[in-house]
Amino acid sequence: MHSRFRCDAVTPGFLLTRQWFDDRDGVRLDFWLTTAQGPISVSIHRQQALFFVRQSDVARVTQLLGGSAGVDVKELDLKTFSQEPVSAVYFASQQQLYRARDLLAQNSIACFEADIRPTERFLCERFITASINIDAEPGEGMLHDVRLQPGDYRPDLEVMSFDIESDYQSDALFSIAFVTSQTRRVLMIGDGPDQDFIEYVADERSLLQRWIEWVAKIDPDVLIGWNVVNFDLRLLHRKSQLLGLPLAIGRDRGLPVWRQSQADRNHYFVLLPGRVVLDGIDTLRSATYNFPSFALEAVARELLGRGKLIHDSTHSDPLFKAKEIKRQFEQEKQTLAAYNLEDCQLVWDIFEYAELINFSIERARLTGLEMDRAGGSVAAFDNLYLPRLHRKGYIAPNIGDYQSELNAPGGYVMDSKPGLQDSVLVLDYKSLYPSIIRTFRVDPYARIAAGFATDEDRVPGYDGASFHKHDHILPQIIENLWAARDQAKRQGNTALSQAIKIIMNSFYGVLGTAGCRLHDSRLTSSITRRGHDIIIQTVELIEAAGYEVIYGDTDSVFVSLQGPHDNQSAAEIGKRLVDKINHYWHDRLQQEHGIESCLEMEFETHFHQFFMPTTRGTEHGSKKRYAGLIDNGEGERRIIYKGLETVRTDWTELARQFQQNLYRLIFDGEEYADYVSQTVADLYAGKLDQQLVYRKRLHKKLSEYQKNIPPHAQAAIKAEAEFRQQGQPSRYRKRSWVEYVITIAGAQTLECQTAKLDYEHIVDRQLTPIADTILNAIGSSMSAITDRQGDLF
DNA sequence: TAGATACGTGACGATGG
DNA sequence: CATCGTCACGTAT
Repeated sequence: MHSRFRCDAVTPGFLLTRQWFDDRDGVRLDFWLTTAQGPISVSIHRQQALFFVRQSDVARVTQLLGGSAGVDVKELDLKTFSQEPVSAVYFASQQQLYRARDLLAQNSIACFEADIRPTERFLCERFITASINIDAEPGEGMLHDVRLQPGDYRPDLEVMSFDIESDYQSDALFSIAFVTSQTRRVLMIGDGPDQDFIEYVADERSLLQRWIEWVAKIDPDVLIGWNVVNFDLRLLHRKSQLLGLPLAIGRDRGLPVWRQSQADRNHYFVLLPGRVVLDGIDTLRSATYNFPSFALEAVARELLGRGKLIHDSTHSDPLFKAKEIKRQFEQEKQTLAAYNLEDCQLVWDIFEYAELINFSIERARLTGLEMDRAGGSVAAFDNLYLPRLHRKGYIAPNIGDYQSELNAPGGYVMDSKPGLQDSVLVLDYKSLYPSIIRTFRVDPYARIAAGFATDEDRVPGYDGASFHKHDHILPQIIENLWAARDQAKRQGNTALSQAIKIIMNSFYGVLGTAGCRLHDSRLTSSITRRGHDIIIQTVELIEAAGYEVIYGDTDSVFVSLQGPHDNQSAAEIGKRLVDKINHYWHDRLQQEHGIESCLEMEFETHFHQFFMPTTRGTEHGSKKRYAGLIDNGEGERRIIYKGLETVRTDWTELARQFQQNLYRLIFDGEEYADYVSQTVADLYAGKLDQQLVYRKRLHKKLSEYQKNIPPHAQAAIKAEAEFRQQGQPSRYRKRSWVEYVITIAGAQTLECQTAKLDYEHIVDRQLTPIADTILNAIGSSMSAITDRQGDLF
């Protein structure tokens, strides 16, 4: 415990890290929190580990575990979903629990909830997430009789962005830079007087030593960086081992604890006692950002409009950046220092721009997950659901307990009406799946409770499921989140609003995966099939109002106004329609089931012009592919593309530009034939060679492409063969990006291109399909244009 | 250190002429 | 050499 800490009766805090240990007197839980008065660690001693067993198994359990000290079995007023009473089995250590679990498994005795970690069990059963009230006897120094309770404190976290530079060949360290709210500094190996933000150190040992000192001095709550765990911290960890210098960068000089990922042996997780380590890439992904490339250079350009000081993109040598860094270290240390520092600043600015710290705080506050946890939808659901389920008198089933032949369908995607149209409205249901869960009480527990309810108290689901109208868990959780989101929006707290949206949407997903202990396809089916009914009914209502629905996907409908409208009249129609629909559901659900409708349809978009393609080579309207023009009435005309080549990263830049230019001309009612033939002419003239690169990712190891070998894999295989021949290291592995061109000798990666570009391939496979998709809808075609052009020559 | 299904497209590679 | 089933990828929601 932090002796400097002065405690009032109740101190609001925020949980940074958690660890558990087997101690002499039981399980010990260590929590690091940050408070307005500084950081504090709290240890909870003498905890017991536990799982549940059926009471019908207790005799055998006692017999099997009977000899061991520190094992305790106690009857509880809890049941399984099959109404079997259960007992808790308590252990003095987590190791004992693991051994008992294995022993019982060998004897085919089921343990329940045996996989919940002691820290998570302790916190979630008290409804504690990340904001915690620390309740202790007032006084200086040691805290006694500490109790932790749910709180609502939002911390102001001290953040340190850091980045290392090293030799790409030898791993030798060059420098470490960091940026905090107060300090910008580069620690650089070399000699010379310190200047501005540069501090010179003699060697690797002093570099590491000095950085450790700086971390202790600044005492950040959060370390951030780019691939910071699996690159920077791992390299520093290796260095510290080689140098025999402990990497004591945790609070109270705590050491990092490393864990290897089971799924990917190259991937590690780190725990730093008292500090959170947030990787920019993982955190952006958690907040549902997506980029064609997650390289710092690319993300910074996209979000901040500026990139790194040294980058590869304009150089043919893939090692340009690495070599340049080395050259600068040898010859221009100040330039390297500026580069190193700017990388930290870019990461810092990206975190600010996307509000990633606040997002991580809010997510932790909502779910109880660690701030730096990537993914974790199932764990978040467990945290929220299990304690509430226990209060209802049930324990959770085990993963795999529910098995069924039935498969739940996904969203309903309508056949579309293809062609060009004026004025199309998009109406969509706001958070449809969460609103269905809430309205129709879709919930694992409510399904069990319905078994003991009268018809009056049941809401029907699908695939034989029904749900208790008044006794439920998940609908209540969503109702609370929904209210919190509305408030967050009113207060302009976008990070919170975003976090809530993601969590609400993840509930449907976890119920649909067998990896969740509460998985049940009758639940997901009760969500998605209800969604089908809702959309189909929505179409009927719109048609009854005299409008045509030309498309719809899951939670949306596209309404044709059959002629040009201005924004105001379009919005009036849209509002009238959604009002009608929302009232319809309110009345019908009240009458039919006696429930309050939470369904809420919104008027989302007015496309002044809209194009729905056919599927290639048919007359059938496509799905998940369209383009629409939005005109804000003040001269701003934007085209939205969905699913079309423009938004696909595996089409060439030329194809994507060509589509955008062509669609723009057609939407604007301008001449397009010349543009098409000019593009073809420029292509053959070699003017567009820079835009012919394909970019695609290997989803598997190269050796695993067996059934068929797609072009990017072919190119990579050829490149690897050349690398081997020339003694160069391998570059293409699972999840690598392949940049390649189609040449007259087939697919070749950029760095191994020897043959000439195949222009005919580009015309046939990139330009023609794109042109014909829209030209066919207006009575033209690529061949009509190029043949006419051909006749002129 | 386990959210889901639906869909379109292009290329591969087997098949049969 | 045209046809067709399948694979692979990226995307919509």
